[in-house]
Amino acid sequence: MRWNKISDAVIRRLPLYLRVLDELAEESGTESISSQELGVRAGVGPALVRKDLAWFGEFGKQGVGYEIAYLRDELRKILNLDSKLSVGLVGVGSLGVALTRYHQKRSAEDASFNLELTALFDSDPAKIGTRVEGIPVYGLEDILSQVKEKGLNIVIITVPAQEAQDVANRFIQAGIQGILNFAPVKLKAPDTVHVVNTDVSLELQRLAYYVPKAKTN
Amino acid sequence: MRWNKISDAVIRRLPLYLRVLDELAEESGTESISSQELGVRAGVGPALVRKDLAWFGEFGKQGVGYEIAYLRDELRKILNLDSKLSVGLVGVGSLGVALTRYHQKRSAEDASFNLELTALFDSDPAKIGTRVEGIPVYGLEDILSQVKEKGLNIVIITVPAQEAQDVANRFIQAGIQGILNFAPVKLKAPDTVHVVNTDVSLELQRLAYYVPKAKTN
DNA sequence: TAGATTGTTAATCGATTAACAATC
DNA sequence: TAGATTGTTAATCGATTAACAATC
Repeated sequence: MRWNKISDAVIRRLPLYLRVLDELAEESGTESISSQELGVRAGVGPALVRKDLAWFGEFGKQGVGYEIAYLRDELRKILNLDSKLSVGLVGVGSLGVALTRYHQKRSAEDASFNLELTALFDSDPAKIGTRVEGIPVYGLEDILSQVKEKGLNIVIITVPAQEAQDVANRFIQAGIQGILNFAPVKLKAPDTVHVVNTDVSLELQRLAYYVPKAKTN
Repeated sequence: MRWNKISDAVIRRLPLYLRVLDELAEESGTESISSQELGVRAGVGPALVRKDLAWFGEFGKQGVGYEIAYLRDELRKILNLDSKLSVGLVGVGSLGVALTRYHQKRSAEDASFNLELTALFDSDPAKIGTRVEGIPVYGLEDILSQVKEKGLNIVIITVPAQEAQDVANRFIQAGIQGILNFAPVKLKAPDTVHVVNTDVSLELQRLAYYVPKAKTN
């Protein structure tokens, strides 16, 4: 599967469509869905739904819409979610543990989640060698060997800001392909490694703009 | 302060600029910074930096740049971060606790953080009445009274997906102005309430697109 | 067949970048 | 003054929406 350069704006809507289709598959009855209805559920215009999907092929039928089960499978393939991906996590603090739990719960509930958390990492000797939710915790010196051994594709970074670039570098050198970064820093990475940032402080500060306090005159 | 309709694309860069200025204020020496340098540090083009700031006033000096301390203060005012905002959190599970810890640590380290976590909420009777990181946990029936009493402006939602809309409705009815939603659902809210979504699953699935597994032929 | 809805092209809208006169 | 850099306008780029022929 090689589609040359599809905009990130398109890619970030695909998981949204996939979620809607998963929900629809649960609900009995309907076999197919129109771009109109899919758009409403995903919060996107119908024309945009059709255009987004059209980048990857012709999945619909005129006069009918998209077959739910079929489109869902196709979207899974497009997103590389049709077979297991191996995910690591570094920084077994409270956020790291919370994400680990969340992830394990999700995996248990949804057999086709296909993002498998296989290794945790931390620099704290007290944590190394223990398990969290059944997943072993390794030291940072094992990053290289574990990335190879577990075939890690993606790493979730939940270490403090000042350590984030350093651990990122180790994973990049070990050949990781994707980073989900929760540390409040702009990570430097080569173009071959895709970085997605999630920054709670930034989101809260943005929200603050829209929340003018009532002036107490 | 009333600026009619400034794009969200602009607003989401302001906290980024603010962070860079905070870092620069720590580093001794430099008093001012050019749009060029600020742009590099924030990962944004210099023209865009100038244009973003120009929406709110004239903060720079030709030939010199922007005075760091002054621009930082102005950005704080623009983002409503110049005085304390009261934040609540509902869903005291592992993610809720992790965010609470993170928040308290941030508040302790940075006196001008100004986003104060003042109330937690959960439906579990075993949790109600306890404290997490010093912050009291209330039942959902106390949402209305606590929003009033604590003057809550923003609520962070970390409850399971199927409960998210219900608790959101309660806070909306109580008069909350902003919601930071971690539940994997599209919340319905009136235009008067600003909703920001953070969805780890969605981010991971997006990342999966960019991480094609090596084909084992 | 008649009605509905796709895939796609053209039009619109919005956001970023380039350029430069003003000016510190 | 000469050099640097702002604030702002015009040009470009990219993303969304509207429209409609094709067709199920």
